[in-house]
Amino acid sequence: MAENNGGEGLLFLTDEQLRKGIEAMFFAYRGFTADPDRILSSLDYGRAHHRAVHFVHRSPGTTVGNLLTILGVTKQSLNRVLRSLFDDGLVEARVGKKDKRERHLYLTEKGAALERSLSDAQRVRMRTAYRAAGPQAVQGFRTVLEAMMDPELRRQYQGLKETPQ
Amino acid sequence: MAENNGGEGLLFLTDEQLRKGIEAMFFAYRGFTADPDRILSSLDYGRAHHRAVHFVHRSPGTTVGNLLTILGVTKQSLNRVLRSLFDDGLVEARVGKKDKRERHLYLTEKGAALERSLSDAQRVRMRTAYRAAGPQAVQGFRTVLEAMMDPELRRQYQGLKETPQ
DNA sequence: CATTTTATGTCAGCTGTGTTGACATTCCAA
DNA sequence: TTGGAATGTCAACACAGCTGACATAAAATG
Repeated sequence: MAENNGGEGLLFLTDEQLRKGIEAMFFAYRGFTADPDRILSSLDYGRAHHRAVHFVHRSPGTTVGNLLTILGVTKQSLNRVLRSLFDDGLVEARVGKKDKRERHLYLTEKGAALERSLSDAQRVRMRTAYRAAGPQAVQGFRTVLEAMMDPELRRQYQGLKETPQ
Repeated sequence: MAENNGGEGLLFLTDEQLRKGIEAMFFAYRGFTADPDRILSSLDYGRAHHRAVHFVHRSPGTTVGNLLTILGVTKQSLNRVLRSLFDDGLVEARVGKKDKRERHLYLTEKGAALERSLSDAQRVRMRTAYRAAGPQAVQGFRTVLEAMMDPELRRQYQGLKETPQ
């Protein structure tokens, strides 16, 4: 709709355009993680801790199994991260009432504070970029990113919209 | 132009919108790297090798120092990667004519073949996403990503446009 | 010419985060 | 009740970041 970009179009699908897109992803992702990374490294944490804290904040009471699906890592890898978050009192696990094998995860006050500090840093950059680019660009940004996800991950992503619990 | 998104606008800057953008970056980047990762792991390489090969292909004759700047890693880390690429005959280093301290990097035929296989895989996904999203969305995508980069990295990124050599 | 700076490489060692494999616990269903 | 499925833990390994220390050769500077 609108914008026929030159009759036969498809100029945006040339290898050169695609390469630019690939490099844009690479450089932008560096920026995207830079601010949280600084905070994390001062605490001897890494991105894995950030991701765990983010999704526990996002879906309080989620189980380890859910987190495994969302994060796409092995349970052993996640477990190492969770253990350090437990030990440092950032995340709390409560045994499931129905199924006692499950552990439901919650941020402590301290964990919530870290989450806030990380996501504040990340949101500042995001907000600045969004504002500079404008709402239409933002919509395009989200559209392309969604199309780039694996279908399984896209479902996870979209599912999170409606599943605050 | 068009789409005034609700008078006072700025609805796209709410924390909830920003969080969606953050998660979109996270899930999309997973998709973005998934296909090359599969090829790489079958060769006992990792993303670090992919990045090196990509930028050597992109700027043949680039020096180790240039690569360090672009990749943003330490020389020790890059050196480990480059050494394995030399040993496996994928990348070739030629001593500089003007400055003999510099080593200029080139892909061998074998290295170019790997680069092609990696970037083909990545481009397929990119092209599919671009086509599904349309040219206007792609433009917005690129605009937001550029705005998200660190200024230094943005210069690197934009500089690559004009500097095939 | 002597000195300093630059570009590069190498060795050792540490960290974070991914992996497999083996095993324990809990739940549920045959 | 027994066996499989889901879940979590411990051990060990690989990769790719990192810092620090040191070496060498070339270039730039005094």
